[in-house]
Amino acid sequence: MLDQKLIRENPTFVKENLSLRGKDYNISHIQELAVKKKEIDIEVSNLQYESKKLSKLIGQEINKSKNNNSLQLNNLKKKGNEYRIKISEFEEKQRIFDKEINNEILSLPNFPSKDAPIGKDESNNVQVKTWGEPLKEESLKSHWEIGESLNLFDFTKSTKISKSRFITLIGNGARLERALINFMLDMHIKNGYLELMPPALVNSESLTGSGQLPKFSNESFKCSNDDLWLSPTAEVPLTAFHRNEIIDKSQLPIKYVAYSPCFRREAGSYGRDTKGLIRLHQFNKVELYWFCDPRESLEAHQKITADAESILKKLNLPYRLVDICTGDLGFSSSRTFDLEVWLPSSKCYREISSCSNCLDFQARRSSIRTKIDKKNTYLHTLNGSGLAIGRTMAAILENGQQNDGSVKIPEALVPYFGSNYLKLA
RNA sequence: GGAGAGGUGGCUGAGUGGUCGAAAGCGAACGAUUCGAAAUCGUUUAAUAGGGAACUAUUCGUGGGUUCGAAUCCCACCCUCUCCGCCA
Repeated sequence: MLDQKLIRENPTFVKENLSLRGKDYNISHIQELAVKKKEIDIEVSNLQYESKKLSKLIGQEINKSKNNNSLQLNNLKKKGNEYRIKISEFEEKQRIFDKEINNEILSLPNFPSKDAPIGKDESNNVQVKTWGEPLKEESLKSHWEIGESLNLFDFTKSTKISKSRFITLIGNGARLERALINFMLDMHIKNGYLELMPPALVNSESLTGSGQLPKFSNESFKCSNDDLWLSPTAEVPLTAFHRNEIIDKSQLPIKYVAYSPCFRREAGSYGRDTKGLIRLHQFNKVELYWFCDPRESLEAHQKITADAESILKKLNLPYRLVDICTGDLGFSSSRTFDLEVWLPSSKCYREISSCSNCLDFQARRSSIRTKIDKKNTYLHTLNGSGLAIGRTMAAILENGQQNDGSVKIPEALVPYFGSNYLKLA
């Protein structure tokens, strides 16, 4: 959430910063509302002051005269009543304005960082570096072909259970998924992260706090009888874990790692990635999350990205690091580094982790602060996948495929998986 | 799901219509004392908005209502705890 005062007092600044995202944002409407609202606030405050003064006077008079029904008193009460009516009229207006302004401000995305490359869309993202040698042989099989031939998962049967874009992992497939989750968690814990296993269902307030609501209600599954949603990413419960808190500076940075299932409606992606493990309604993810001192979030962003990268390196998967351009940034993010893993069958890099610095955007929505020089200050939050499990599995299958149809398991994963090769059982 | 209890400041906890934003205690900060510390004494110590200060308003789970005046009364909702039932 952007600062309301900033919108009110410096709309040009806000508009310019937002327009870096390549879209026009209509700030003037919100700005007008905010200014009007402030006027109303002042008016209400003045009326309340008068009315409060009068009430006190009445109290004193009653104490003094012991007669609470004199003509003078009744006149005072009548005046008080007038105040009340007037105030309630203004308060009604206040409520309407508040609701509208809040809704609009909550729908504005974060400012892009000045360091982010300027651009309109994906095509303007900047490749920062690559790691490893991408396999470029022809006739390499896709992960879904490999997976089905090794009987690791079944898509058609899963359609029966739920619908398309759901998967059931079978035997070694399930085992590999588990191995990856444990491997990643252990790595990150060793790196100083505290593991959290949060609820998979989250309420509206939590989704608003991290930025999914009110604008993207379409992208999450909602439970019909409760104010609960299936969490689209552990980022949501992790942010909400500290909502409405003032965290002591000595505790920062707080670094969490959480495994969670993630649920996404993927509305509007019909026909895209219909095959394989790339785009599912439900997938597993190990998420990294930092709460940090606002003065340290730039470094933290480098670190969290490096922590996510370390997994890819350990698994020996070729990848590249991409600096996301202003037009392609997620709603809450000011700067994002994507890690993209090489998928030989499609001969391209695919996103496997997204590491974002949200600055105080989520902290303001969620009211998470720390004291700096005795002043309460919104802290900064960062998140990064470390990594998406399904996509990692896809990458392992494709990059580790052997001529005999088996798949070589990355060395670091062998203790977790229990075998060097993935073969037909 | 049934029955009951309860939600007050960083924490514990008092407060049932009038200087109550709220006693007391704990914790914390600062000062005195000390070579230093503990103990002791003193002072300070909620948040948000109004550009700092002064000052003002709001906030005692949330939203309404009654009243000149609500932490306190009324209504609705949410949450927590205990007991019973059911359940992995």
